Amino acid sequence: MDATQTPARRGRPGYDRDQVLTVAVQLFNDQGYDATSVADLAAKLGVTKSALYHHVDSKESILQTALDDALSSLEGALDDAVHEHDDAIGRLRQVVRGAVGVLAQKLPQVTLLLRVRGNSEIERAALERRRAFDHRVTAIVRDAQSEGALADDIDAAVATRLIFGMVNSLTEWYRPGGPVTPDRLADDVLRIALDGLDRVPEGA
Amino acid sequence: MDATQTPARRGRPGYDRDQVLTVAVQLFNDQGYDATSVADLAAKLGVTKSALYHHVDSKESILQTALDDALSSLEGALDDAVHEHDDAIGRLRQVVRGAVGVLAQKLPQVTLLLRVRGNSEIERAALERRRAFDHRVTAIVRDAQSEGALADDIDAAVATRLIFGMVNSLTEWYRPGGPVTPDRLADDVLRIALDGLDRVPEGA
DNA sequence: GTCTATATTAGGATAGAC
DNA sequence: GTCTATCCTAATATAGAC
Repeated sequence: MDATQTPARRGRPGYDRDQVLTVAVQLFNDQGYDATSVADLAAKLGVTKSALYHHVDSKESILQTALDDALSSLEGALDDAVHEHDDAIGRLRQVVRGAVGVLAQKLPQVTLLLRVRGNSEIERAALERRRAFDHRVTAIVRDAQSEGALADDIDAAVATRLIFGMVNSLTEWYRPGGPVTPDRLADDVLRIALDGLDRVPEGA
Repeated sequence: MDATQTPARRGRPGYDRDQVLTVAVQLFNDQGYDATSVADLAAKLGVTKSALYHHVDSKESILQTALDDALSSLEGALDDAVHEHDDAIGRLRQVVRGAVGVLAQKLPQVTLLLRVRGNSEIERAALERRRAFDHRVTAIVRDAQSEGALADDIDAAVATRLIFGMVNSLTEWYRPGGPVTPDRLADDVLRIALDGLDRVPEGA
């Protein structure tokens, strides 16, 4: 699962499947999936197209693998949040933390997932899983409103989408190894979503 | 600028440039710019590829036009906000309202803009203008923190990105004519960003 | 404003040798 | 695990008639 760190290239490259997948997903994110040709990927790896097809069945199978990875991780984080907390507000906090964590840990795969538009059966299936995830989170937000823990003058679906709008936008600029840690980011998202930025909370 | 409403197709379609651009940008958003071929666009319009090239110079010139439209509108909204308010917090509120308004009014063009990855000179120029916009807004957020109107325990750049993460995520689900109005959306974004969702503000 | 026909290049993918 | 050579399709774009 960690391929970039072990190139071990002497003379001929000599890649394994994971290395190919890692570079492919990076390239898909840099240029867009559709704008990236198999020739581009081969060039980036320094091998021919034929060599690539020794490792993967098709361009789409690379996409499939990455999307499954991202979705399974996000679904797992949601499951964990539900199991670890009995109150909806606790579950919401935890699912935001979990999603930010997954996003940080599997940034390339999640980035790819968030850009899928439904151009193939594989993409449509991924969108369907995303929708199911969103619905489960929306239900948690609605529960938190019923509990009295969250303001209910904003529609639960709208609130959920705006909160995850913040979370998902992290793929646009968060880079691992940068100055901001994932934990701090999750704190900031929850801080804005729950407390807001107006003044300092302990001020006055 | 409003083409979809006047098809007036009798026998042969008979399109003008604006109609072609409108349909093109819609299709680019549905399928992705790179995944959309000129043949797809021609099929959608019910004409041949050659007929299309009578209206536009190239596929990229369509993109160029749409991106310019979106960027000019956003920059205009920012200029307006700065001119209409002297305090940074007022400017921030207004630029969020303005950006949501532009997003709602020019949803296709803004959606296209937000998906650009820098695959060509045109795309890179658009990204550069976006960055300049972001920097100007970040400066406003920083000023609002200095004014004491905004909490300063979150980095201004991070706060700006998260707020605009919410705003920009509207392209993923907001559709004109739906149940939620743009004004209400801007209120919700500002409400979350400034006051937060924790409890009801006037509660207890 | 649209058509048929076509030039040209790039795309995904395979066969079979090393 | 990689190579050369190749197939076939689809891509952007143009020429010139109606």
